[in-house]
Amino acid sequence: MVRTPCCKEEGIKKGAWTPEEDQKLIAYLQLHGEGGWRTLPEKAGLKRCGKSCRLRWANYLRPDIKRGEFTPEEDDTIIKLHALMGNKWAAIASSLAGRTDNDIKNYWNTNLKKRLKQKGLDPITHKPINPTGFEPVNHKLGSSGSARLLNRVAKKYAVDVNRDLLTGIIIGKSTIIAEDSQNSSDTEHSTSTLLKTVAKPSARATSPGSFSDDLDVFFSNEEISDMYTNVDNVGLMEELKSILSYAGDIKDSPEYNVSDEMEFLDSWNEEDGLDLENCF
DNA sequence: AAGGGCCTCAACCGCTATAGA
DNA sequence: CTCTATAGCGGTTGAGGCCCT
Repeated sequence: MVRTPCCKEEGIKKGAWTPEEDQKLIAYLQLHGEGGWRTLPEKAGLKRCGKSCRLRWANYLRPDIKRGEFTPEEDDTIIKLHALMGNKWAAIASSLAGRTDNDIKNYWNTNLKKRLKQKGLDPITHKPINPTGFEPVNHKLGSSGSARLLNRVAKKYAVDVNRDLLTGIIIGKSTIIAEDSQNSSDTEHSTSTLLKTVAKPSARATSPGSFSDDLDVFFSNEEISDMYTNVDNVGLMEELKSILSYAGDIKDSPEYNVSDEMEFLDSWNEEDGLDLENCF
């Protein structure tokens, strides 16, 4: 595919935006709304490329953008989500109202990464840096392994992952969980109920396998404590691990390596003793 | 006061994903 | 199904401010 250059025209301005340019962009967007970025500069009287306009709006001018220092709660959320997702800045930003992916990325690179290092934690794996100086075992999955595992399981069972609820579970955001549970007809807040809600059957689903139906086979309500009050990502990963063991035929995929996934999950669980809450 | 190094963050670049013709 | 335009993402850059000597 031939990619069209973003700013092929001559005379396109680059660099810092002036207050006048900001005003033109704001005025245009207030009048016409977002979208049509390609043609926006000409219509708005700006000598910028559309991409630059979109970025300026999304990262700086949007009225709902939160300015100022990150709170300790935001720090904590970013660290937890980064441990789960890796450098998925846009996904992390969606859990922090008013913060942009660019903000979070910058904040991570300039502050949080250093803080983790100072605490003796690897900012990529979130594990303690090995004092022997030997490189840790390089798992293929990295820190975003759990998210990829979840996606893989969801794909296998042709379900859409409810990311908001999953995020709620992982960062312990009770409001997200409660909000979602109200949308569920199931009033019993067992782990299997929760996982069923996380993995909503997709309207596009064509696979004969049903993730939701299979869960009852593996999780009895007696065995599973109520995750509503005591949910943690280690528990969630344990359960996904069980599902993965069951879904052995996934390994037929050429890129898939079950032992790598298991090894990763085991290493994840070893982090149980790691208390990120008290790192700062 | 000067200037060199470091830090921050807005902006850019290159790429992928997606929608629609 | 293919192609193109557009949106969005993550990595990187560089201007400007700050701090230290």
